[in-house]
Amino acid sequence: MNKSSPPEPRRTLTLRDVSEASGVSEMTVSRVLRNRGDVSESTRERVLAAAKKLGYVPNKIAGALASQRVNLVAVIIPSLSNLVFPEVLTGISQELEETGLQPVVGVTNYSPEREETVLYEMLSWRPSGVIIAGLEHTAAARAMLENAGIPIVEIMDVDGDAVDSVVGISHRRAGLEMARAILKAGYRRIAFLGTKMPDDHRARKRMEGFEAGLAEAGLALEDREFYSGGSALLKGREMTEAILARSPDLDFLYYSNDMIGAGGLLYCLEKGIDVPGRLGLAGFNNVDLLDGLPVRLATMDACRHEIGARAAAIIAGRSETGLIGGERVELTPTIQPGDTIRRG
Amino acid sequence: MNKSSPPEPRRTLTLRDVSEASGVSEMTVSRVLRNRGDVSESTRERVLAAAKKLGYVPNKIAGALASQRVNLVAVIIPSLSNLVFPEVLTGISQELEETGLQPVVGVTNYSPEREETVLYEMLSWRPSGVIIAGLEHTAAARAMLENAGIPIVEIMDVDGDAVDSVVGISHRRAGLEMARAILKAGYRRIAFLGTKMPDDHRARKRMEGFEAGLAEAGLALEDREFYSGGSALLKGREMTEAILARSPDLDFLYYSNDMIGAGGLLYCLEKGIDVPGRLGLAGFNNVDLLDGLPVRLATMDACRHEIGARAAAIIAGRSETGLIGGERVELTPTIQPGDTIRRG
DNA sequence: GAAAATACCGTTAGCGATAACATATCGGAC
DNA sequence: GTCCGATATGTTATCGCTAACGGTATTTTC
Repeated sequence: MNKSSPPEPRRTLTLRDVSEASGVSEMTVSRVLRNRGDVSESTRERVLAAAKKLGYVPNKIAGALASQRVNLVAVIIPSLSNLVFPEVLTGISQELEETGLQPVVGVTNYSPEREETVLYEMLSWRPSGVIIAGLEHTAAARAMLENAGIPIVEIMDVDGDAVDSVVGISHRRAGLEMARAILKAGYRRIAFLGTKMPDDHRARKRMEGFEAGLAEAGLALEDREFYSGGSALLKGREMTEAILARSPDLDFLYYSNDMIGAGGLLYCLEKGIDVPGRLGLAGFNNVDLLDGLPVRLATMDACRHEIGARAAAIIAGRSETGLIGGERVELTPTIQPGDTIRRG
Repeated sequence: MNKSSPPEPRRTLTLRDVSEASGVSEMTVSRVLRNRGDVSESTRERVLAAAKKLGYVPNKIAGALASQRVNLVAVIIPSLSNLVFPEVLTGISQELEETGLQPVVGVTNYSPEREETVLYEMLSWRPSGVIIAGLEHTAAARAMLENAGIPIVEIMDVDGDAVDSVVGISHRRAGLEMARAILKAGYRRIAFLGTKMPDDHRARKRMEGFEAGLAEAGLALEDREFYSGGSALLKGREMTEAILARSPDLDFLYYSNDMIGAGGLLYCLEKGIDVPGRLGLAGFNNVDLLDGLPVRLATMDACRHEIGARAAAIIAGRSETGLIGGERVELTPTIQPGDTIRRG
């Protein structure tokens, strides 16, 4: 057993330590560690061995400053508990996997001010690109995005003006088409149940589109109910109970998301309400969860995974070529009729 | 209207630009922007105005290199779709809110190799601390953690050797106590249903503890069923159907998480199985979702939010004082009996 | 066999900020 | 009037790394 030198009281290691340990210049060590430039096989091995033995971890801060390149992509989303966004993130991560780029997530809690702060924080790390949910930002945030000089992709929603690129679906159209499908199935006394948050623009646009769809048939919402906070499944149950108590002759409930829709569905099943005969139901998002319910809720796919992947691809491509210039990708969600709308 | 100079073809701004625009040195600008040191009110205003007009965003890369301080906390977790981890994250974020520290999340997908890679990546940004799920790491990862010279907090689990600090619950004990509660309620023919993932050490420990609890009464698991991937709610339903078909005389099902438990519960309700009379059920985690079910599933709180908060507090405290030294926080989860275990 | 190309590795000069120290200015104490 | 201490600002020297360019050997080309 050789008594190898006991790890020093440890000042953090630098390239110089590795360079001294392997007898080459710092530059050569840097080249080896980045697989860049010509290095002979023998020195490469020597350097790698030294780095490993010392337990050297490169300092990206210094590297990024020197090279003016940062392998981070800022991803700014409203929430992590929404189910939707983790899926978008998965799409982003997968697409970025092989590019050397790495997503860094910031959460805004649906607050425009918080979004502005988070964006400022993230831009100060000089990322290679920004993926940000929604098209609505404070004036300052928008200015920052415009001036950042890096590719920006706004995701989820295409109804509005984009700063640069945009990938998403039209929530307005999603609401509109759901309304048409519902009307076509013969329902007439229709209510909307959703979140109270004024900053959830996509839910708002779905509702607006939905109302426009009803208007085409000369109809309007019979009733509506909003909630905020708490367990969505429970809220769905409670809201459904409340709205049916208030307006017993409703024949359709359109929920702004699948979780509250599932809560409503469970409530109806439990109460023995005839779904979809006497009452039809629909949600939005096509979440996994629905697969586990005894009856399939009608819903609409929001293309979450693909949105993430496409957005990431744009950043990766642009940051490679250095180009900046808007791309617009509108995906088209499709209705999953499930078992909670009468079949035509 | 004064025709203000149109924004230049734009090279990214530096302190120097602000300094020139406001007629003071870069150092003074730096002081203003960080609220540090003495600056007269008049110049402070002048500098802030200039920075705002130009749209200057500080470069933290350069700042961090110069000051040798990075306001990031690396948070490494296995998954984002697990429901549990977003909640832990929320606890972390809230606690870090006022400290100037910022969490950066890395996801490992329950792969030790990926964990090693992610850790290496994150350490190369020289964060102020690391919060990492679990006590099981590759040898290399453990070495990195030990040598990082920053506070490390391993979370979720306390059954094992910690590198530095640890905050969590004993999953072994959680399983054990659930077994005791179930036995006390009179159940005897008991099965376990859970995930197949060999790298979900906490689920494994719960099962081991559970078996140890049964062993105290001279019992063993009658049957078990594992799954991987897919919608947890649906899997719970399918597994429950399968295991009851195979072992019809079971009188209790212990699920390794609430989502599959909820799936099982819905299945039982639908089939008209007498719960908790003929069949008892229990899950783990006390997720929000359960609030929305018609019957409350028995479960155990995993203290997710508090784990996050306590871990973050340790990092914040330590990184302030510069101290490094293990703290051990074992939280004690409590059983929520719900409606799916017979009352003593 | 000289010129040109290649392979390999070192030197120098920043990247954009901050720490630490130095300097200037202004009152008031004595 | 001098000196001291506070307040307000500037100077200098890094931080750890990489771009860009410069040297040697060693090969290749014709």
